[in-house]
Parts: sequence; structure tokens; C-alpha cells
Amino acid sequence: MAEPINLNRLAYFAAVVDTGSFTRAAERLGVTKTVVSQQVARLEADVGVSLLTRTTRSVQLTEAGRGLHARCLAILKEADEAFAELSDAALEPRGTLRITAPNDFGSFIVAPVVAAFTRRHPKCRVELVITDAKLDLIGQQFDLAIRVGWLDDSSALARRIDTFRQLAVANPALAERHPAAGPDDLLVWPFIANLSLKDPGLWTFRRGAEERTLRVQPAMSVNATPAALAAVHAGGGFAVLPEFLVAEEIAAGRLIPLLPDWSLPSGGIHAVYPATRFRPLKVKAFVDMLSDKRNWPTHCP
Amino acid sequence: MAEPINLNRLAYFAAVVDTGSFTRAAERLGVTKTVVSQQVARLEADVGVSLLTRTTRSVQLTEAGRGLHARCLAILKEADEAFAELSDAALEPRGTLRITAPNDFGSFIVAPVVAAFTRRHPKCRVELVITDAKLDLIGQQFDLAIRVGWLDDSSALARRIDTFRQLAVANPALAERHPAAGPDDLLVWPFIANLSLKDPGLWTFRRGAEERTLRVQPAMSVNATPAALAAVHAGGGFAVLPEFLVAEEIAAGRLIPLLPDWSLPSGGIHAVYPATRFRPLKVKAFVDMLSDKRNWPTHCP
DNA sequence: GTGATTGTTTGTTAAAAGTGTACGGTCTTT
DNA sequence: AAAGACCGTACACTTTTAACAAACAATCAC
Repeated sequence: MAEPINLNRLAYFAAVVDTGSFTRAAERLGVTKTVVSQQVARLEADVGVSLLTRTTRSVQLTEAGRGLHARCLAILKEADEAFAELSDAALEPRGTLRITAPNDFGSFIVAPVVAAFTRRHPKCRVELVITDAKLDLIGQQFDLAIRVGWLDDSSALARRIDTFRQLAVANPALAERHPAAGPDDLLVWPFIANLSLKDPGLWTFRRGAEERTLRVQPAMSVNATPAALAAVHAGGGFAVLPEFLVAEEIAAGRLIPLLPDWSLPSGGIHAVYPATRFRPLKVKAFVDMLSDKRNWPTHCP
Repeated sequence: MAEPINLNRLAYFAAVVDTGSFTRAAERLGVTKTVVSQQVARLEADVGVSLLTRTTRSVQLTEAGRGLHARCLAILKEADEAFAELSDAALEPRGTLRITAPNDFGSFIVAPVVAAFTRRHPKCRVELVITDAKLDLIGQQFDLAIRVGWLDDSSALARRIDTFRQLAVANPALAERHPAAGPDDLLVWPFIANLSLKDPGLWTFRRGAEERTLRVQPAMSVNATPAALAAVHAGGGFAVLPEFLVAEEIAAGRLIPLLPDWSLPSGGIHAVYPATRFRPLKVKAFVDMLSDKRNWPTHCP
């Protein structure tokens, strides 16, 4: 094809035909009649065919003009609908929201929020992929990823949802057997490492200004946090786990927090999205909802 | 509606999606990749939605982008077809050609040419309205009018097809009764006026440098040339008629030309078309054909 | 690492789109 | 018939946009 024809002029032409007058077309379009006259003239020059026969008092369609006008209406209607659809998406969450989240936080927190989200926004469907693998956001077409812990790469943008405390926990039987007055005492405990962390064996305990860093040798390693939790229950050792995961069990006495007056570094829960110019409303709406703890399951503070 | 969205940008967007790359889209469109990048960015700004997720190495469609792309293709295809249709019309005569012509010339000359024209251009239909009334070209949507005689108004454009001599004729009986040595002798003849002329009673005869203008009082008036011819045949008087109308009858001896060494002013046969920017090809083709006398019926010189 | 590829940014220029005024025609009004 | 209201266009002018070229940041392949 040679030179593309200016599609915008179609709107001018259509307006003239619809209103039957250059002047009224100009009013409708909110421009001077000069512009309408010129644009239509250029459209005619582009296609090399006269579309309108003008007298000083009225305008009549050419045969060619009549043919174009019919198609013109179809084109403009299609375009209008297309843009209206997009505007809707910018006004109200809709479409499909693809989320990936890690096992623990995904199952415990994200899934319930997703349920509430789909209830609130019926036009929005959600695909939740729960995995501890760090999938490629763009390649897999995710709108959103929830990352627990620390952000490593990040050419992507992130928003912090929450921070969580991490607790060293063991099952009651194990906790009874081994006394632990300070961090160093833990070195002799069997340790369950969570491989989904950057450095699973390195932990820094704090108590006020006091700080103690130790490298623990794992008795076992797993790459999924729930598996680590299960291992703790089975008495395989102690592990460092997010508070939101174990709070309920501690309250019920099924797990024992170790060194309660020492604290471990807090982790961050982040919403990570690929860098696009405009964030889809559905993403913002969901992240807003996820950030509001009132939407979280009740057993979490 | 607020501000119209730039439809031209759709082509850029579609090209990126189709080729899967800004660079290749730029090549296809014959512009710099800068332009493609900017135009797509502005389209996104217009609709307030991201359509593409860009990495430095690749481009991926957003959900919203996917929706727009589908419609985009439909819009661009429709536009392409519409313009192609118009271009065809500019390349080959097609559609309907509405012509009006006066009774005499229309029936004798135009109609046969129309027949040949439709045979040569099968995609072109012709509506021939034969009447001596001077119809409104624009209001009645005529592409072309054939006017015989002299052009009076003409905000319209005209092209001369031919000139024709006019002859004063009578039937043999009348011509025998009245001798006519010079123009002034005709003043005593009964005269049949043709009201379709501007000034039906005013005639100027010429013989070399000699000139004689006379105002003839009509014995009868009609507004149609064939009717005048019939009246002449019936011996109602003499009349001034176009040569193409009476040549055959004179040759057959059924009509007698008066004052054969004097000449009357020649009339013009004109093709008149409404003033449009671009003349449809069908009009040009027809006028060309009508101007070429080889297409005329054989009994005319 | 190094170079090649890709999309964006930045400055700059030419071409559009747009405005206001004036003009030739035509229809209505008186 | 003359006056006035309209209509579409032409013209001079300002503002916005499209387009290019060159440089840049980020990635992938080798």
C-alpha cells in the first residue's frame, strides 16, 4: 500500500452527512466550519473522488459519497464501541485478573481475598496460580504477583502490602526436650530449612540493641513453606515461619514459639506488577482490597 | 462525547501487534520506530489503558490490548475496503450515471451512444431522462445534462460536444406557395416558435459579411422541438430547427430548406455537469464517448 | 565481557489542525 | 426589487502534532 488515508477525516465527513450541513457538523464537532470544509475537501483529495455536491445553500451526497457514508457509520460505530469498552475497563474492574502467589500466603490470605473480590466485582474473573516458583510475569501474562520475603530482581514495580514477623517455632514435644535461653542454644536443635528463601540457614536475632547472627545447619530442607510447617508438626525440628502462618496454631498450643523475647527480621509482603504505562483498574482494586486487613481471614490480627 | 480519539493511531497499534515488534511495524509503515512508539503511547494515553507490555526485547498484548486489536482489525479492514471501492470508481467507470438530455438530441444521438456505453462498461448503469425541461442538476442528482442551444445560467461547468447548424425549414407545399428571395420575405410566413429557446422569435441571418436580424411573430408556439417539427410537417409554418434533426428529411425531400445561401447562427451542444471537485470517471468516459462522432448514428455526418 | 538488538527519550523541523475574518451566492423577507 | 440572514469557501495566521535523527538504557547471544 502506498500512503495511508487519514481516518479521522471520516468523522468529519460523517458529521456533515448526518447533519446535512457543514455548519451544523462544525457545531456538533465543536470546531470551526472552516475545519470541516477543509477536512472533507482533503478527504476527497485523498480518495480522488468527490463525495459531496455543494451548493451555497445545501449539500448533497454523491453516489460515491453515499457508498462511503454507509461504511463510515460502521467504522465509527465499531471504533466507538471499542473505545467505550476500554473506558469501561478503566472505570470498573473487569476481564480476567491473573495472579500468582506463594503457597503459604496464597492459600491462607490471597485465596479468601480473591473470593471476596470476585463477589464484589462480578465482571472480573480471577485466575490464581499458587506456586513458590518465581514465574515470569510478562511471559506468563500475569497482572500481579504476590511475593513474600525480599525483592531481589525488580525491573518490575512493587507495592508493600504488609510486613510480617517471623517466628522460630517447634512442636511442643521438641520444645520441651530442648531448653533455649538464647539464640546460640538453637545451634544444637535440628533445623528445617525453607529453600524458597534466599539464604535459608542465616538468621539474625534481635533483643533491643542486642544482636546475634547465626548460621544453622539444616537437618532437612524443603522448597515449600507448608511442607516445612508439616515437618515442624511432625517434630522434625524447628523452623522459621511467617507469623500469619502459625499464629493460630500457637494460640491453640499446637506450636511453641521459641525465644519469645528475641525477634527475627520482618519480611515484606509485596504486590509486584509488570511495568506498564497505565495499571489496569482491576489490579489496583485487588491490591487495595488485599492491603485492607479487614478483608483478611479473621484469625489474623 | 468529549474529545474524539485519533483513529489513525489504530493503524500503528495494529501494525505492532501484527508484526510483534515496534521496529518491524515501523518498517512496514515506512516510518521511524520513534513514531510508532510515540503514537502507540499516545493511543494508550487517550484511552487511559495500557495496551502493550513492553520489555526491552519483546512486546506482549495486554488483555485490554487484545480486545482492542480484534476490533482494530475489523475497523482497518472496513476502511481499506471502503477506500478500495472508491479508488475502483476512480479507475473504471461504475455505478449509475444519471443523464438528462433534450428530446431531439437525446432521442437521436444520446440514446444510441448510451447503448454503446453500457455495452463497453458493463459495471455502469445509465438512467437517461429525456425532457426539454431544464431540470435542477444537483437537486435531482444528475451527473450530466446535455444542453442544446446556448447556455444561460451556468454556475455549472460545461464542455462543448459539438456545434450544429440551424436551418429554416418548411414542408414542400408551403415552400412552393411562398417564394423567399431574402430573409425579409420570411416575415410574412407563418412561423412556428420553439419555446425551449431563449428568444424564440429573434433570428439573425448571415450571408458572407451581410447580416440581417429579424423578429418573427409566431403563428404558433410549442415548448418541445419534436412538436415543432411535427407542426412543420403538417404545414403549420416554417421553423428554425437543428440540422441533425432534419438532415435526413431534407435529403428525402420531405422538408425544404429555406434561403440555402443564408446561414443562421450555429448552436452548441454542451455537456453540463454540476461543479464538484473531482468529476466521476463515468462522467468523463461518457462525455468522451459522446464527443467522438464515430459513436453517433451513421445518418449524421 | 562485548556487540547487537530493541524500545524509549530528547531536540528539532515540517506539516498538519485549528481560529477568525472576509467573500461570493442564494434564499427569505419586506 | 432591495435588504438581510445563511451557507460554504478562501485567506492569513497561530498552535498543535507528526515525523526524523541521534543518543540512551536494557536485554540477549556469543
